[in-house]
Amino acid sequence: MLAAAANPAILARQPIPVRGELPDSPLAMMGAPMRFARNAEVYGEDEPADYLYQVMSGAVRTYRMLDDGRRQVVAFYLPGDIFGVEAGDVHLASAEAISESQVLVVKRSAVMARAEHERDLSKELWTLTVRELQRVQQHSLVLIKNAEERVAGFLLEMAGRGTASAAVELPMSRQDIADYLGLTIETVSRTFTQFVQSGLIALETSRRIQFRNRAALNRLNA
Amino acid sequence: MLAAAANPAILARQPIPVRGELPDSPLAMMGAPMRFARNAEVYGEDEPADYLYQVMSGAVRTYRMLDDGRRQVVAFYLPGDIFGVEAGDVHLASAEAISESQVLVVKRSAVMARAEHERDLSKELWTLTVRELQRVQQHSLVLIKNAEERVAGFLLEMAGRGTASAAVELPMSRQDIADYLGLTIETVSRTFTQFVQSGLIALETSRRIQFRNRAALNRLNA
DNA sequence: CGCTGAATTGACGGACATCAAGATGTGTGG
DNA sequence: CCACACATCTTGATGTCCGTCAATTCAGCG
Repeated sequence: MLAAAANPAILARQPIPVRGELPDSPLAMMGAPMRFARNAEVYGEDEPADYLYQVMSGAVRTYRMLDDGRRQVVAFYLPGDIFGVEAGDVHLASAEAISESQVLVVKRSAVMARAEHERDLSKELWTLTVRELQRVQQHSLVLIKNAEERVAGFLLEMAGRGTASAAVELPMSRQDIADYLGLTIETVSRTFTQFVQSGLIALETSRRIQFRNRAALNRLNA
Repeated sequence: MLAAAANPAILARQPIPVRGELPDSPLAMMGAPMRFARNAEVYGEDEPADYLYQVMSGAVRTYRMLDDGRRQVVAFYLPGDIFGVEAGDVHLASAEAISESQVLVVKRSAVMARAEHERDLSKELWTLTVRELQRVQQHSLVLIKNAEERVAGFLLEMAGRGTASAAVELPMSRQDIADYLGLTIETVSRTFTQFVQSGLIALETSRRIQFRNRAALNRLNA
């Protein structure tokens, strides 16, 4: 149904620790920033979930594979976003850098230990999990819509993050978007051109989308 | 796309407190059992989430509506299952009794207060949320599969709960199943008969399914 | 028994996947 | 700086799965 991305291992370099600005967050100062190359794996499905992560720059995708090769992208994480918080002791999804990225890596046990007596941090973690739950629930609502609605919703979702301007920069490929929306790359592409032709958006480059008629997009996002 | 269920208000009686056996759980003895008629609402989307619930008998569905009338069933809850735990202050989904049901209702504040100093209960709540997150994530994987795979997965999922015998009793209608799987009632029905014809299952009644070839179903559940 | 909602079955069409070819963009080495 | 290679994206032609519309059967219940 959906084509899997080609094995990215060739492109992936090993992550190496870097020093940079620390984001303002409950996790700051508790961990080490690491650098990940495009398509480098941050962690794999079923690996022990010993760390929490926060995107400092770049972008990260999490995904799960169906054994016939289909891929479901679970989420995209942008600068500031925390990921890897999942429930049990192991990760439910794999995580990869979409582009060259800096990620703050924090020992889970350290966070949990501090959360024991710091009510704020504890609450923050809870909120995080809850928000993630909401996000995934929202996502499963998306998957019963038609292609037009899914793509419109996706664009608005991406626009809602980052600086809300008249344009969005998409860090991910059409294949990533397709696997996120449960469509094929061709359908995503066709829907984009259809939006362009109806004057809803304009493509500065294939990765940079200008909004021309946000109201119409919102209407599709039913 | 998907037909919404007819307004069930006519069938729904007001819940009335009942006395019965309390289930063995961290919530037992903290709340009052209530009785809900078939299709009666337990709570509505966007209502304050002041209570937690545990199914004692019967079955409950949670769902969300798209404004064009399509319905997405989020989850089915069977005896023993706890529901209504969602994140914020309001419910993200509505909950209805599928059949005549007894539900244990517990004040959320009471549970939370007790969780403050009872580490076990606190941990239990966390685990519950995490498991819910896993379930929803699993569910969004389901929605990218084809009809055959979705129905096979559903049957195995239902079989995995309750007593694992050679047959499952489905408390919910075809419409519920369809809205859970993101299919139409007709497609669900056709897939059932297709499974019957290929000898994977047998229908004792339309709601009672016997497994005839579990291996083949597992294969479909890729 | 007849009424009513639930489930099944059939005929048909449409939205999206698949297969295939081209166009565009990007990094690399000469 | 150009040219080649390769990945990404777009566009077209065709097929198919599943949704829609409609009729029939089945099960439960007064």
